[in-house]
Amino acid sequence: MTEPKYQRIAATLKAAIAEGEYGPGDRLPGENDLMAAHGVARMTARQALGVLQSEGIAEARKGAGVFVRTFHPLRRRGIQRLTREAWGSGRSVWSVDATDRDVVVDQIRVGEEPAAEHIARVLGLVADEPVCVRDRRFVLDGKPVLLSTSSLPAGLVAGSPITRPDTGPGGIYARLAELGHEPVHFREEVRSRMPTSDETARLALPGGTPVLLVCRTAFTQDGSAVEVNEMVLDANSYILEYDFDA
Amino acid sequence: MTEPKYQRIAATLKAAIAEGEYGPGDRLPGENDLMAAHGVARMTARQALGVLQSEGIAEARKGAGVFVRTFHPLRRRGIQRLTREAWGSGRSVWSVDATDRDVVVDQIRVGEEPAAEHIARVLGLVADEPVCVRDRRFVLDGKPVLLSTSSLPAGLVAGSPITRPDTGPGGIYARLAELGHEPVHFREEVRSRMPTSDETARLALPGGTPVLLVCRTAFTQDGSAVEVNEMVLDANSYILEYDFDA
DNA sequence: GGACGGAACATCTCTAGACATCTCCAGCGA
DNA sequence: TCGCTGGAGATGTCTAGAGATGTTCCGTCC
Repeated sequence: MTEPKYQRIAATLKAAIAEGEYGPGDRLPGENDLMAAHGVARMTARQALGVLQSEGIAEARKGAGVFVRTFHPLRRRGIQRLTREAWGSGRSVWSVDATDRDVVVDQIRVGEEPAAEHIARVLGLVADEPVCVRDRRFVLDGKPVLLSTSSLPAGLVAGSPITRPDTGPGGIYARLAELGHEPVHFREEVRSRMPTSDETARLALPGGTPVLLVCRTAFTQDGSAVEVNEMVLDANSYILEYDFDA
Repeated sequence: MTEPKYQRIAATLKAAIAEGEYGPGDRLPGENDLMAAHGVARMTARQALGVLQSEGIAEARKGAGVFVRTFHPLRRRGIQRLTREAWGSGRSVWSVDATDRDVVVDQIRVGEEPAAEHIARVLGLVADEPVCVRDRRFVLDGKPVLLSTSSLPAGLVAGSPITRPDTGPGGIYARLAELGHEPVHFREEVRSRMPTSDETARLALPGGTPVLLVCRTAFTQDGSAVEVNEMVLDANSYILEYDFDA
């Protein structure tokens, strides 16, 4: 019935943060402070701090202390980036940094692979048929924020710049159009979950940070899919925006 | 340099799950099993199991054991639900249950409150000006999956069915249209983070489950916002889908 | 056949201490 | 002034045990 000690301690810390006693980036009371203040064992104090870390409220830096996390999201416009319309005004609920900071490609790997089962199904291929895979990592101010894996039917893009790291002006969609497979319709599917250990490493994620999964499928006029792009986003770095008319 | 024991143990468990040795819903080796198998202390075995839980791979049921989690997402179409267009075909990347199971309202609270600062800014109100708030919880098969908090300028909707629990056919958008404030444009902003303890309680979330935050703003023809709907979704229960043309 | 009780077993909470490893900063030396 | 080196202090990992609490299941009793 009674609340465990570690939850009570965690609650007091959360309350103090909510009160503004500790702001973003500030150092929280550490294990030793909590042991003294609440008269508990080290493991109990650790458990309390662990609650805040697993909720993404705080972040421990080994040897330094436990600090309140910050939230500086990027805004990613899912639709305007692929059309050129502009609805323009209308304030946003979340405050945005005025400057659209620039995200740049950090790592890139282009190659040909047998298609995974779920990719082959969408692209209308038989399993293990080759696909052109473009695997990229994007960084913002040195911090990786996005992993993107794009798959296209290998037979469709063979010999085109799509199979090379630099696809030229307009990117792969412009090249697809030149090949007679212009994408005219897109579908984005969005999920969220905790990262795998591989994603944690590649995105340098602190504990308690989920990832957003965005899977975009590009369709041509005849309704066939020509590209599947699976993206993994640091949830702490992104707001996805979708604007559309009724 | 050497990997901690608890991570090694966690890795073996993950590998066993990936190998199919343990399927969704199966019981994993418990604390006592891991202590005996790897010759470690109880807290170390707990730490290993904690890794899988915080990654959302496993779920502990007190007194029963630790079990592999399942993933049965609902598909929420962000655009088609608000328009009537249908692109129709085109396979999805994630397998979907054929039946569109039905989500029903479980709790509802309608009232008038002073507007929060970020709501007032979007709706073009001064701070603390009253807004009509519709707070709802949706359940699927008895499990809560979605919290929705809709805010509208109180002056705009006073006396209309919007201020009552049952808004009638077509919902609040049909009522807004009748009042001369038909929404013609929508914006959805999507984020993800770990849940607050309040959200954990209201959605009955197991550990290691993030939430998706969807904030929808409805605009009328003249570009003014008439509704802000802040939704909290169990990330383990939802796939958000956005379909649009280039 | 059904209800109840209890034992076995599971996770959860917490203690007290040990050693490892990393960070930060002050002080020293070139 | 610059750079290196300690050392203090912080978190990370791990042990060995104890009691609390919830679940499961089987045998007994009605």
